[in-house]
Amino acid sequence: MGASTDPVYLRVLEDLRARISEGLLEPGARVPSRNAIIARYGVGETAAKHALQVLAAEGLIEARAGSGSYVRKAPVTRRMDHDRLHYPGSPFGLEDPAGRLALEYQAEQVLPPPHIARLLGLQPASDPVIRTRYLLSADGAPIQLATSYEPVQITGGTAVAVPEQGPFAGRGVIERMKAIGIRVDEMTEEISVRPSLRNEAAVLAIAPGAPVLLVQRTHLAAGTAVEAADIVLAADGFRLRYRIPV
Amino acid sequence: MGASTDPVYLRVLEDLRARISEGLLEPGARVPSRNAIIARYGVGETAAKHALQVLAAEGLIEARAGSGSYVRKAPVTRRMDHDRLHYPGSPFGLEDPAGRLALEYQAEQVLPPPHIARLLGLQPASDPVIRTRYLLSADGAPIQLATSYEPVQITGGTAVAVPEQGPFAGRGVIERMKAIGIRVDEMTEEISVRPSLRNEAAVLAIAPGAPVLLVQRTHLAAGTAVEAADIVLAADGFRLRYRIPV
DNA sequence: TCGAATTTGTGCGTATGTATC
DNA sequence: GGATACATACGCACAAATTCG
Repeated sequence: MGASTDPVYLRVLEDLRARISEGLLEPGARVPSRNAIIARYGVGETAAKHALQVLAAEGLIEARAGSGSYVRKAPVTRRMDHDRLHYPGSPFGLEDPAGRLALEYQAEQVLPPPHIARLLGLQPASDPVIRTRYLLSADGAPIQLATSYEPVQITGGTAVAVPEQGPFAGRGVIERMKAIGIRVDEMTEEISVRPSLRNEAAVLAIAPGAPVLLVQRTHLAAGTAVEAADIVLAADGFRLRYRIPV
Repeated sequence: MGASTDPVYLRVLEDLRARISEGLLEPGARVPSRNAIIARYGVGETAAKHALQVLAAEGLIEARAGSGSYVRKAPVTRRMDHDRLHYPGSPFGLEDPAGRLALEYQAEQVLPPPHIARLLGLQPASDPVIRTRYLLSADGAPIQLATSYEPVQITGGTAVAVPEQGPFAGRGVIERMKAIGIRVDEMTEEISVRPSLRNEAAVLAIAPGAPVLLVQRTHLAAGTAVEAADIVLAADGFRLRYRIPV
């Protein structure tokens, strides 16, 4: 008989969400506390808790223990720009207006993981690659993990065999390949989202399982992949921008 | 004194998450129920409940009332290709090899929301736009929500005022603008990730709060934005591919 | 066909720890 | 230190959906 009732917490949730999107609750404003919700809406603690929790999961509010919950300001997002790539000093397309970026790296010759071998057209068991791991930090805080793979078949024995060593260190894939007579004419990026792995979460200072953006980039010369890279970024701190001439 | 103990639910959560990513729990397999978790891990009901809830929010499992929780099958990832855009019949760059896509739309004249007004350089209170809402489905399952905005200032009174009506229906922004003498010469896309809103989650058949990819696309002519669109996709079902000539 | 058992979803209250003010 | 607020945790209860004998 009783009309099929909506869950109690939904009433609270939708009211708060509406007030946030309409601007009645401005960014930075305090959201009613659990006890305030209990009193105001006449619900139990569970419903109040749940409503606040969902709002936090949606990214609309931010809860600070001991203080309260606050409407989230538009997060400071960094932009990765992909119209002009790899100009010196700005690795992986990232803006660096104030010169606060720092790059650590570590290169090693290894056998490629399966998905990289496939991209580069290599035999996983017999065709080694130079793997370079990058950790990019801004103001001391790590913001991006990147792992680049280049076939030893291509660069082995040349002056550019190790990306960050030699005369072309830090100049980017395109210039380095050019130096050994390979003309990179195409780049592809595939973007996907997945929950962060434990070690990624630790390095990027995000919650384990929080989504990360995965950019799988390849550089191609005449249809053949000459470099592949996995780039991992915290999903909530980045916007990727592509500017495409028509 | 006491070592700062990790939350109990995290132990459960991370164990289950690890077993899912390692493949010990295969897609479609049943995840331990609340009661099973309580018995197996020796935790309380709250912790068991919370762990399952977080897994569901991450999109790793799917809970069915009365039945159980199951590892989510790796969704068939679709590719959005952004090298050749908007050829007729394949809106929003999506591949449609077998012709299974269906598009619904609904156009309306409205005042633009703030972020769109900013992108298009309009006064939110006085410059109307044509808003077209698209719902793209494949095999009957909704996969993409898109909302396109075009200033009435630009297209008002012309044959292309409403995107999906008139002689250029379904031909894409670039061709339609060309028909009224506007030459679109640049496109930008900004990609970000955020938790799904409730209505988005309902339409896209994903868990509320599960991450979605948000593509904010603009078409520009001589540096001025002539169209802006918000495109929302389930993050775990898509890879966006960009092919960039060097 | 029916009903019992199981499982999730939602809801209640309460308690403790810890961070903030 | 005290008051407040959130995070985590316990237990219990009932409705609705599903499963299965």
